[in-house]
Amino acid sequence: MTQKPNPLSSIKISGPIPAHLARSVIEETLRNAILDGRLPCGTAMRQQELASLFGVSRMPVREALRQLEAQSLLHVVTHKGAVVAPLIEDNSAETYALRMLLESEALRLSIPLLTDADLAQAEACINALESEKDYTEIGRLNRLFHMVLYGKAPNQRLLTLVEHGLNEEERFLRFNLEAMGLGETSQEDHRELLSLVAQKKVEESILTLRNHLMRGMEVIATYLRGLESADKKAV
Amino acid sequence: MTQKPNPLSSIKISGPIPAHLARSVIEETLRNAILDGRLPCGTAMRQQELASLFGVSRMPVREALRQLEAQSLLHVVTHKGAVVAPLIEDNSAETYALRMLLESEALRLSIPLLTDADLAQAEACINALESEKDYTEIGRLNRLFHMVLYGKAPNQRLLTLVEHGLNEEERFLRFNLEAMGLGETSQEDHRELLSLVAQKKVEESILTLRNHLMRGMEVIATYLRGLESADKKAV
DNA sequence: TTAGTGTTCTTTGGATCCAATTAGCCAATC
DNA sequence: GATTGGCTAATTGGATCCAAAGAACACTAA
Repeated sequence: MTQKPNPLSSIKISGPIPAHLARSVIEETLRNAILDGRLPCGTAMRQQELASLFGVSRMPVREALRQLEAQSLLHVVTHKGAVVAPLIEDNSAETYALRMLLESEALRLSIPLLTDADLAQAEACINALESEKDYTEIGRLNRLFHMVLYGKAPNQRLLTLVEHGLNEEERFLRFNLEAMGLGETSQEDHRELLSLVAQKKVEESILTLRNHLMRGMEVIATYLRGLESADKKAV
Repeated sequence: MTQKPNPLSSIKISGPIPAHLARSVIEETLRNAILDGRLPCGTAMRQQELASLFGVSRMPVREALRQLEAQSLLHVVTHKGAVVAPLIEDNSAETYALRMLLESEALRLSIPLLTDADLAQAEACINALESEKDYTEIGRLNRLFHMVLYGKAPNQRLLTLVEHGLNEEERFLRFNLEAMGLGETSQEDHRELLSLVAQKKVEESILTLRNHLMRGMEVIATYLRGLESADKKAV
């Protein structure tokens, strides 16, 4: 029997929490831990356990869990408890179709407004990705690269949705990147995209972006299909 | 001094609430009341008041409020309480730009899959709107009409976002419809749109939809500008 | 009269307690 | 030997209690 390490132990607490903002601190901490993947999906979130961990009563934990549930980061069943929500279920095609729509538009709106500083920052992300080995950091840099390119789009609501999609992908990559060698072709896409964006070639940029996303989707879809058949064998 | 009727009295409770699902019932009830406009934005949500109203303790109310906060239907300030979130702030242009993007795509995907039954249902909505005077019902019918046309789009996530936008508009209309005679031109738009959709003319339908949304946005924008200058005078 | 201050009252946030539901386990029986 | 029954332990959900923050108000002093 393999030892099952408790994922909650990956949550680090820096000193005692000021009492009057316990709930918000707990919510933030847990959300970050879920998004960057330290809490794998399926992890059970026991109220008492979390309360002891944070050094408070169950009360602020309960409210934090409710908020995370409303953000669909947790699945909660009455009298059974909360577990970290699954990543991308059977709808990766839908997810990526939506991302293409949103990110294409964001890119279209943003390109004309991008400054040299923005482009430099995007390039810095690519260069950093070149040598980075830590998956958490890779996910962060990937998200940052894309957000820099979209960031000047004058529509905050659109950008919020885009960032949501990227967060979801970041979470997914963190777990599955090593299982599917996406890294190199992804970097080529990034360089090509940046070059087109720098030349303000809007439609060509969008086309490259769509291909980039399409590739990501296909990799994930085949990966998920693989898991599925493996599951079947296991059953 | 004018009598200030408590908006909470508009919430009807049908008998005592089964104890074990208090929180979910409260959350549902409040969300519906916010969305269909019985609780105007700015309404203060006192925990004790709601608890008495529902015949429970403050505890389930607190959790329900947290969830509604996470859905950005409430604005909560620590130690001050929750108020119903404002409808469309200074970003109606952004909101409508996003709606155009999402609903155009939904319509594009849905049209080829619409059945005669769908079209009949959409027409029924228009006819019902013809004579309807109650704003709550007008909002509901308007939303339903649009959702029927989009509904066959094979992307559940896209449809969820679309419905979110429509809910927001429904809330807004409920308050401001009488202040801005949008009703008639809106009906013309609806009929034209339905006719084009029935002929499966995808791009023409989308163009009509965009014009329809554009008109809505302009009406709201000028209305809000009016409010603004009125506010200034009031100060 | 008005500005400032101190007090009280309201309201939210956290802790603790109790009830209700679920899961696991063991035994009894078919 | 397998299955079903009830019992116990674990966990969540709701109620109540207490502390802390904020708002309203009255009182005092200039």
